Amino acid sequence: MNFSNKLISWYQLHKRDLPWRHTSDPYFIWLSEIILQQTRVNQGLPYYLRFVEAFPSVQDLAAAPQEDVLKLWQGLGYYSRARNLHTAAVQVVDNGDTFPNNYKELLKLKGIGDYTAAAIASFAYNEPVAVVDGNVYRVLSRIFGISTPINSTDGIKEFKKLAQELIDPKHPASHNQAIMEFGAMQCVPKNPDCNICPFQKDCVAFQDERITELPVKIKKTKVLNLHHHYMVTVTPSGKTILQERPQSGIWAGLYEFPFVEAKGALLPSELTTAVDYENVYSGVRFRESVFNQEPIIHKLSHRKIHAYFWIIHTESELENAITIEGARSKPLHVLMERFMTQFWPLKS
DNA sequence: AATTCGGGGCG
DNA sequence: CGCCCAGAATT
Repeated sequence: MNFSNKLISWYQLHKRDLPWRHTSDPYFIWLSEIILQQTRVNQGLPYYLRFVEAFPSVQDLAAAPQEDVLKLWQGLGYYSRARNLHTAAVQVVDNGDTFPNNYKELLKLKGIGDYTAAAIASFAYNEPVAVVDGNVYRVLSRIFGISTPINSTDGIKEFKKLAQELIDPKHPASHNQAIMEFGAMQCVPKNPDCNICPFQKDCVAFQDERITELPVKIKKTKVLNLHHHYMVTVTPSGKTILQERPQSGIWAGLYEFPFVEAKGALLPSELTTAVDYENVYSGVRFRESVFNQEPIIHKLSHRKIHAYFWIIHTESELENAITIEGARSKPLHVLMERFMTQFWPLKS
């Protein structure tokens, strides 16, 4: 039995029952693939179900305000995926409601790269293009004993070529599903159970006892420490002020309290010096106190945010203040959502 | 060719 | 605490 047949046989026995495996509709497949980029199935699954419910067709998605899409994406991270998803939906509708039906055309859609184009093309149209995701890198590097770094230019080229040579042109969809599922369920990153692996005899890494060494990845983790002092405005009627993040960079397009960046903790006097209060509160009198003496730590893959929340009670109403319900209905990043849940508990 | 985009789960 | 996840866009 060749590589692909073996893989597909394993897949038939061990595949998980996932909703996007019951459809060949490119829209639903596309949706699932975008949601699952750099995201575990268990984390993405509830989002997929909610998106299908809220936007049953690409036309529904295109017609929605981008803010609605971001709100539904809230908490999933990598928010440019949601923005690009919406942009691409509009692209499709503008193109006469025609969804691209091949790898090359799929690549033209915003947010669809090499992997996603191959996934949709193979799953929906049975085009024989190999997917190469994190699972595929791991499976191939181990079975074939390849130590080229998977995130180097050479590695990307080498693994893509090998993956394409291995794909069964008769069963592109099953093959691609199978190799990824195999990586996710059997050839896992840590402590794979090689004793029940159908490729044990073929696997170079297992024979050479190099499972823990493969795949090789060049690591570059620079974590930047940031200190954010958020200003939680509370007006006499209980309204507050949010501002939208810039359209680029981290948390683009999401909402949060206005904040100032500092080098660490601040005294109230230092805060009032750092903030252009006149601009925010336009002459209105206020008093402020810090909500948390110790910073709330919010960790991201490349940032560690030390967050301080200053509760600022104003003596009069403000023009640009919105209700708490209004604030909570905006798309928020997890740090914001967590604070609001703690500060303004939902009353049932 | 590198860096930048989140958040959560696991050992 | 570091690594990884159905990667893509930007610099």
